Parts: sequence; structure tokens; C-alpha cells
Amino acid sequence: MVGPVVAAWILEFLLRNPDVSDALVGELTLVLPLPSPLPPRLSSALLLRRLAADLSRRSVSSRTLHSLERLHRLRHSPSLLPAFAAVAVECTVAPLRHRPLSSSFTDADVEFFDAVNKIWNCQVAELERSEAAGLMSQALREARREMEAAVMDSALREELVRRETKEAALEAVRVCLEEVRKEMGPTFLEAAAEVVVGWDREELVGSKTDGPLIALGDKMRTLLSSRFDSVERGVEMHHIPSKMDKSRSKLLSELVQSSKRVNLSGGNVEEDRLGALNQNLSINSTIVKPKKEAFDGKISNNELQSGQLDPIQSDPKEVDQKHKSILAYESSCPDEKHLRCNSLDANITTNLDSTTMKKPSLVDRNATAHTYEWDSFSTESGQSPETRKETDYLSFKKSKISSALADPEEFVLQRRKRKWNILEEETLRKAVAQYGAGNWKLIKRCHPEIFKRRSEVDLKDKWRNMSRYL
DNA sequence: CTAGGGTTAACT
DNA sequence: AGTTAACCCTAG
Repeated sequence: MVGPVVAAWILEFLLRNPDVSDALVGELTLVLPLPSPLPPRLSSALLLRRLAADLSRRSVSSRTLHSLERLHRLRHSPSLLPAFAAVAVECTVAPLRHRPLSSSFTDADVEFFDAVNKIWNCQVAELERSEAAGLMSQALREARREMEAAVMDSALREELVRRETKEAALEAVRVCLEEVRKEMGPTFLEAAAEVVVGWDREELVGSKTDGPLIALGDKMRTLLSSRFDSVERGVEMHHIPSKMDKSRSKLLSELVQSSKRVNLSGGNVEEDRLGALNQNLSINSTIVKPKKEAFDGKISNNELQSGQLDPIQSDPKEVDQKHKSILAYESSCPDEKHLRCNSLDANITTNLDSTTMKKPSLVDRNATAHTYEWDSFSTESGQSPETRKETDYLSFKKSKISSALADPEEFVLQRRKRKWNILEEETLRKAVAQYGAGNWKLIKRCHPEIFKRRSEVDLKDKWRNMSRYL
């Protein structure tokens, strides 16, 4: 049985051997009893492998960028710096290349702004603060300045498109790979093999003393201590196959995936972790999409009584959005339950099974039913900086509900009015100066955190207010 | 998605 | 009651 130490040696050797296919390595990583967490040397080998795969596919993506960053945490090779800067630039410029000819802002421009924001304002800025601060090279600083300048300067963007940033990035990665490989030296197995090959068998076998054997043992020990990370040196590795830790399973699955990509597609695959992050960031903009149906609180008495809004439907998607908004409203306002049960339930929603009302699966606050009102209840109660009166929403809802009873046709939910704070106002002011009034969507996307409670329309309305009496 | 008109609610 | 900021609706 192969132990974790030996498994790590083997995998390191295979990873570093370009003749071994990614697919094979991927399979092996799943069956080998690897130590956990992965030793730095092995992690480095994995990252080198990923970078090499990117290089062979001529793919420069934020995945590449991420690999470089992680590699930098493991080994401080100077060659990583230019590679990181070049890849960051290429990741930013790439969206511009597919732009149609147009004088106004195109999707490509918007993507470029997004990329500048994500890579340079978030990722690189984070880098400056983090342990990977060493990556903050002069080249990176200059590149950052240039990317930020390009946001305002379409001519500069044109120039960036013409520049061969992709070639530069690929070349920098190639150089970096070479350097890091050199710095890492041979793999443990190779080094060990060298020592073994250097054995004088005759002497070893023929000798009557233990001298040569002891000498060999010493050599191996030296090799172990010089070449091995502390984890690998461990006397006993406790391998628990069923308990694969997160970092390892993540790395492994990435490797397996990347090997699949090479085998199946062979093309450029740009999706990655940053893509996921991207999605997270843009949630704010996507949730507003179906807002009309979702938030249109006008629900007629007939609709509710007819039973066509029965929440017990097999497919949650089939549940009417209006109905969902009511249910979400209920589920997110537990304090209001009585109120609703006593009044609305009795009068209007007798067809709704009361047990299903408690089921979160159906009444889950879905994206489309996401509102500020509910947000404030769930995430902000008690921590609002804006001197919010806790009774605000209660009185508000009460009045809404009673008016609904009086005239269900007019049952319109409205968000609680939230005063704009200085930060929001200043951010909006600067953003309008930067991107221009009217690009509300873009402005929101560039400041997802600050404007997380504001829709594009809110930004527009606020700007109208701010500029009204200028 | 945005602009612009309309409505609501907080404040004076 | 009037004013205003925040929010809603909807055509294009």
C-alpha cells in the first residue's frame, strides 16, 4: 500500500512530467492517498501544470491570473511579477477585442469597465493589502494606472486593442514557468534516483561494514530534509480517504476539470472562479429583471380566491410571481404573521394551505421577490446607521394591509423610504462625473456594494433630485 | 434600460 | 397644507 508521503512523491513526479497526460494525472489524484493538506511542493506542481495547460491552449484568462497569484503565495519567484502584470492586462483588454465598430459605449466597453473594476480595483487592490503584496510590482502599478486611464479614454482603449497583450502575456507565462521549474529543481523522485544511481553497488554489497549503507542513508536523509516541506517530512501521515479536505478536493477537481477541458474541448475556456464572482457581483442587477411581475403587488381578490395561485405546485417556477411575493413577504416578516393570519387569511386566502405557508421551499424569498423592504428586515434590523425607527415598517405594513382589505385592487407594496447617505451621494456624484449621467446600470455595476440597496432607477431618481436645484 | 411623469410619505 | 425626497409606472 502506498502511503501519503510516497503518493505525494509520485504525483509530484507525474505532474512535473509533461509526457504524462492531464487526464491520467487527474485520475491518479483521485485514487492516490495524498496527504492533507497538500504539501506546498505538490500544490506548486499542480499550479505549474495548470499554467502549462493554459499556455498550450493559448488561453489567458482570470484562471491563469489566479494560478499565478496562488503560485506566488507558495514561491516568491521574481519571474511571477511580470507574468502576473501581463496576464492581468490581457484579462482586462480581452473583452475589448470583440467590439463592434461604434462610437457610443458598447457591451465590450462595459465589460472592459467591469474588468477594470474587478481586476484592478478589487483583485489588485486586495493584493496590495494581502500577504501576496509582493506581487505588487512597479509594472503592475503602471499597468493599473493605464487601465484606469483607459476607462476615460476611448483612444487609449483602441490602442490597447491593437497592442499584442495576449502574446505578451503568453510569453511572460512561458518565461515564468521556465524560471519556476528551474528554481524548483528536480522532483523528489528524480533527486532520489540520482542518489541511488550514484550508489557504488559493489562497495555496498561487498563491504563488510555498514559504512556505505549508513552513508547512503545520510544522503537520503539530507535529501529529505532539504527537499521536503515540513508536511511531507512527517513521520506518519494520517490519511483519511473519506475526509478529503476542502482545499485538496478543490485543487483536484480543478485539475480533473482542466484535463477534461483539454480532452474534450481543446478550445479556450474562459469561465472560472472569477466568473463565479462576477455572477455574484451582478446578482444585484439580475434580480431586478423580473421585478415587474415580482413586485407588482396588485393582486386581486379574485385571483387569490380562485385558487390558481395555489402554492402547492410541483414546479416552483410555476408559482405565480405575484403570489410568491406575498408568500415571501409573509415568510420574511414573522412578526407580521399574526396580523396576516387574523385578517388576510380569514378574508382572502382561505384556499391557501396554512401548512404550506411555513414551508421555506416554496416561500423562499426568491430573487425576483427580493425587495428592500424585506432586505432591511432580514439583514439590517438593529444595525441601521440611519436612525431607523423599528416601527417604520410595521406601521407601514399595517396601513398597507388594511388598505388592501378595504380595496384589494389597490394592494400595492412599497419599499420603506430609505434616505440616501453621504457615501451614496458622493459615490453617485463621482460616478456620474466618471461615466456620465444616464449610464445608471454601469454605475450600479461599478459600485455593487455601495448601491446594493438601490436600483438603477433609484440612481436616476436621486440624480434628478440632486441636480434639480443646482 | 432609461427618461420622465405620477404617487407616496416624511417633514415643516 | 405645502414641499420635498424617495419610490413607482411605463412608453419608447
